[in-house]
Amino acid sequence: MKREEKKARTRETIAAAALQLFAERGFDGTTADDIAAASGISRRTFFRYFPTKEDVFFAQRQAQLDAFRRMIDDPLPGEDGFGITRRALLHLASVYMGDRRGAAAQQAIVRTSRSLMAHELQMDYAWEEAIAASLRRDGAGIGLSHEQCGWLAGACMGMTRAVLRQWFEADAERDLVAMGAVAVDRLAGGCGLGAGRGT
Amino acid sequence: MKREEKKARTRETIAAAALQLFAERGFDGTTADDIAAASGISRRTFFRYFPTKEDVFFAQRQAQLDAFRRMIDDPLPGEDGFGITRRALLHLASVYMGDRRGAAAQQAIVRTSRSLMAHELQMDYAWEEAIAASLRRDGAGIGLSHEQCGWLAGACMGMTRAVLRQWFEADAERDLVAMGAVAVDRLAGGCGLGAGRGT
DNA sequence: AAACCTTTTGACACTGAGTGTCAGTTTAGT
DNA sequence: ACTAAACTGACACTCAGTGTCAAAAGGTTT
Repeated sequence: MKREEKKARTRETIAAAALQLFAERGFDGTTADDIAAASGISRRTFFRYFPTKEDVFFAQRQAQLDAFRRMIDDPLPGEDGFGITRRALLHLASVYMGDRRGAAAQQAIVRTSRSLMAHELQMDYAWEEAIAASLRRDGAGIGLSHEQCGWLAGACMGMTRAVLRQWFEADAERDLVAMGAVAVDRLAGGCGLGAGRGT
Repeated sequence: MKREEKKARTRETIAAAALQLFAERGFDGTTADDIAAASGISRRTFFRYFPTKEDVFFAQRQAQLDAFRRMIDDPLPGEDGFGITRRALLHLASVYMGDRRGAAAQQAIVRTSRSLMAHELQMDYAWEEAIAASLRRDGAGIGLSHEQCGWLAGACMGMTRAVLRQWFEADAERDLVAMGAVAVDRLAGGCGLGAGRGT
């Protein structure tokens, strides 16, 4: 029991030190050596706790994703796949809203590094897969085929990313939960393109 | 004029050699030294032509994206932003269909490397921005706000990615153009979630 | 508490991407 | 042919990430 505890504490120490350094010097301006030194461990040990520098940065979001995955297997009574997705996304929105300044600061760091942006995109894709799994779990109940669930999850996540981006562009000052609710309902009910379909 | 020509030829040589090697040994199994040697240039010169190894791989797709961007500024008579997008995506689908084997082989290489997948995602995001720009160019004509164009482009690209993935999962044997047409029309007309909207 | 086994850690060496610099070569314009 | 500009190769350097192995904790048994 002692071992696990110590590992968890070390992990926490590393993450805190790293985030601090990233905020001060930027992501690319912080080397693994810096983080290791600031955490009082060797560089080699750092890479044993986190496979890449990017993983330290996204550890928190990874935990959020894991929470969503667990949520899928434990729906509210009478809730379908789309309901879960909606609830998860809006919950996430409220988490962001609860720490606007922190969220904006994190995003500012992401923008400074190509590799961080790439990693973020990859995490979004993991979300997309989780959403698709959620929809598929009771897809028949909602009347969606396996394929349609895939499309929809892709569209849903694409839209979510866009909304989030707009929120950040407006300095995280608007009501993200409201924005998300409008967008997700719009996606569900029709995208408002009926009038514009050319060809 | 001679300079440009030679540079273009060198670039072509490098790309061909690199793609060959990637196919043989995988992306991560090919070093920049290998590519340079196979192209008859120095490693340093390689990095002058392509800023990263990933960029060699995606040079072709980059060109396709550039073509789409040019397309935006030169619409067919009477075509709106959504029409352009639809035309571009279906055109791209037909390009892929014209070389199924090649497309599938490329995708197989992408799957072998985390960094390639990340780069691909980033290119998709560039597409998304281009689509958003296209929709916004005459957004008023279609009746969409600036924000809605952003959402829609995100959803559109997310769905496109999902469709493409399904096509690859079915070994590129289905009719991608038809799949794309169904999906894009579905997105335009409504996502079929009306029945399932919980909460 | 001593002996014992397992996990964790640090030190060292190595590969490979990407960059700065600079001197030598090629090319375009006159 | 002469000169200024662009291009190239060679070399050295930083940094991420990995393999290996011996030392050090940590936990268990007698």
